Parts: sequence; structure tokens; C-alpha cells
Amino acid sequence: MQDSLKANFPTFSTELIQEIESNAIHQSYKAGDVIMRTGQYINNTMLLTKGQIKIYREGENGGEFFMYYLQPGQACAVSMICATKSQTSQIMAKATEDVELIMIPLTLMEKWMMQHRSWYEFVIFTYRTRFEEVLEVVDSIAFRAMDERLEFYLKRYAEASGSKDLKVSHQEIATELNTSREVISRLLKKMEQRGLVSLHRNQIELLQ
Amino acid sequence: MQDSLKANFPTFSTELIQEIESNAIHQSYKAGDVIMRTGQYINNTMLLTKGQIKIYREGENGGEFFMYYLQPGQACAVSMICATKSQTSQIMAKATEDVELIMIPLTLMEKWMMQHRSWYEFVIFTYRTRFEEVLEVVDSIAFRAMDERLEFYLKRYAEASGSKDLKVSHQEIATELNTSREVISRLLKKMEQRGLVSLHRNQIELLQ
DNA sequence: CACCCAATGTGATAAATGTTACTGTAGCTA
DNA sequence: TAGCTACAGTAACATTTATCACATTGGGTG
Repeated sequence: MQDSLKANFPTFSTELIQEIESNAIHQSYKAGDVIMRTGQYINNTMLLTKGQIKIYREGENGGEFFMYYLQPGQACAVSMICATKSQTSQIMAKATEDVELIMIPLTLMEKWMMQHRSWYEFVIFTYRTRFEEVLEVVDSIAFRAMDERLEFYLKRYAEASGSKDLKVSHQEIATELNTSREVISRLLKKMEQRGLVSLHRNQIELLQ
Repeated sequence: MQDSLKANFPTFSTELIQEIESNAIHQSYKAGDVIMRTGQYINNTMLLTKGQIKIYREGENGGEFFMYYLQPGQACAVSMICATKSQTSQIMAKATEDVELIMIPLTLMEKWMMQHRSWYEFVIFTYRTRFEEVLEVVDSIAFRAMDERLEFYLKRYAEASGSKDLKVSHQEIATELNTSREVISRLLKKMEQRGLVSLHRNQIELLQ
């Protein structure tokens, strides 16, 4: 397990890794599990060591607006932010694969900020990258029409899955972009005509 | 000046305030000045002691999408985040009133994180509130149509200015919501018919 | 006052997106 | 194989938003 920690968080100092090892709680989830709900209290920061997590913003009407992915070696910025005051979560986290993660209690999270430079830098780095990611999301909704947003979504999906064959239904895309399946179908057809994708059942192949 | 610091940042410890006093650079801007541009390098964190700042996200086409306000006693989260790695700004900051602020160099910002608990808490609090504010903005664009977004905008404007008489033109609102003046005029008319606002030249009066 | 100009109002029309309704099709299973 | 179901395609229409064109209004200024 130390190996997994070291491999996923290479910037952590040896002492920090030992501290994590002796204090942290390991937790695992199955693909599809909801790890965190909007409104839930947060007392731990979560470090992802295996699998993939999708972060959503929930609308009142039950919409699930996709924000970003978490990969092994990353942490949930929202859990860090909320954990510092035991606030409720503003987002929903869902496992897209079987997930293993390490829970760091609030008290330790704060203590380490003062004691471990590598932890401090990791936390700040996490804040920064997630903030930037959210700003990009704002861009995409504020300035771009649905066709561009769809391309943006597919690109991120491909990056996260590490493949150009996206196993995803039109309905799922529609839900995560907060639009309707018909709209996505139409736009995908147009993209196919432009030679950007090749459409199959339950699969979208990104060309070029 | 120490009084102004203490009044605006009441959580800061006495030692921290002294440190800020002896190290910081004071800077002032006129209403309308652009304080920070997208793409500009950031080496300082900024604490606002007087005036008001609007934070925008700039689109490639020149759009200026309004994100949130900064008031005295607050700091620019983006400047904190970027400053830690001398990154470029992802946002634009514009003074809406005459502004006075304190610049904290990157090196101090980091040093104080380890030394001053009140600074650490302030930084974390700033991250958290700004992240939440941006998430709310995502909500408003992702889940709501223009009429609701307009109401959301006006409410925030009223809160920030501390008045129900908003001195703002339809064109300005349109720009900051990335839509067109006609749309805003029409929606405002509807709001007036519903008894939510009273429209005057260069002024929108929020009723109830 | 006469004029100008920015701000606002409004209709017509286009484009994008949302909604409804229906069809087809692949894959699974009884 | 028949039937079921999730997924996908598509037409028709409604609604929202964008764009264009032009009228009106009110305040400031010569």
C-alpha cells in the first residue's frame, strides 16, 4: 500500500507518506456508487489511489451538471475546502470505475499544512488546478454554444478514459450537459458529417 | 493605516498586522481601472482595503463575463492561487470604485501560511468562499434561463452596492451576462410588469 | 430653445435549442 | 423465434435567444 501511495503521490515526502499510512482510513467504492452527495457534511479530505471519479454540480430540478474528473494521484478540492470548516458539500461525486481512496481527517489535514511542505504544496496545487478547471467550465457555458460544448465534453471524456472510443450513450451526454438527447444526437450527426467522429451503438469514435 | 487594516481584517492577529504593515506595498486605482488582465503574470496577493472590484472571465471574442465582487476585507483568490507558482491570471479584475489595496509578495504569503494561524485561516476561507461563489455562477448558467440569471445578477448587484437603486445601463448588464441589450430590455420590461422592478433612465429600482 | 447623443423600446426575423411523437434497430432473453 | 428494451434517428413544432432595423425619449450642451 505504501508503494501505491508513493506511486500515485510522488511529490510527498517519505515522512508524510508514513504519517498518512499510520493515520489514514482506506475506503473503496464500486463503479456507479455515489461517494458524496450535495448537502452532505464533510469531515475528511479524500485522496484517490485507484479508479476514477466524476464531479457534478446538482441543480434543484435534479439536473447533474458535469464539472470534472478526478484521477489517481489527485484529491477532491471541494472536500479540502469544506473539510476545513466541516461544511456541507456543494457537489456530488460519483465513481465511474471501482475506486479506492484514502480519507484524511480534518485535524490532520490542518496539522500537516504547517508541518509538511510537500503536503502544503499539494493542497495549494489542488486548489489551483481545480479552480482553473472550473473556470474553464464557466467559459464553455458562458461563451460557447452547445456544439462547441459537446466537442469540449468529448475531448475531456477521451482524455479521462485514455481512449478515442468513447463508451457513452447520447442520453448520458445530454444529462451531463443539461440538455436533451435529441439535441446531442443532432449535433453528433453534424460532427459525423464534418468527419470529426464516427458513430456506433453505445460508442462514439473520435477521429483525428 | 493600521486601523484600516485592523478594521477590514478583524481576524488577523496583531503580529500578522504588524508584519503586513512593515512589508506590504500599498497601491491605489481609480474607478474604471483594470487592475489585472487575463494572461498577466501574478507575483502578489492582493488585499482590498477600500473600494470595490469586479472579477470577470474573458472570452476569446472579447466577452467579459461577470463572476463576482470583491469588497474591503476580502482578497483575490485567483491572485493567491496563481501567486503560489507565479502563474498567469485566468481572470480580469476591474475597479468599480476608487480602490486601495495591499500587495503581499509571494514569498511572504507562503511564509505566513506556516507562521500565522490567522493568515492560514484567512487564505483557506478565501479559497472556500470564492470556490463556492464560482460554483453558484456555474449553477446560474448551467441550469437557468436568462430571465432567472438576470434576477440573480440584479440581486447580487444590489447586495454589492448596498442599495436597491441600481445605477446601471441595460447594455452593461447585457455585456456582463454575455447576451444582447435587447434581450435585457425585454426581460426587464417583463419584470416590471410582474412588479419586481421599476425602470428609470440609467437606473433600475428593485421593488420588494 | 434646438440639437445631439446615449439609453431605451419594439417589431420583424433568424437561429439555436427544447419538446413531442414516432420509427427503426441492435441485443438480450424467455 | 418472438418479444422486450435501451439506444438512436428524425420530423414537426414551440420556445428562447440573437440579430437587425428603426423609433422614441430624456438629459445635457451649444
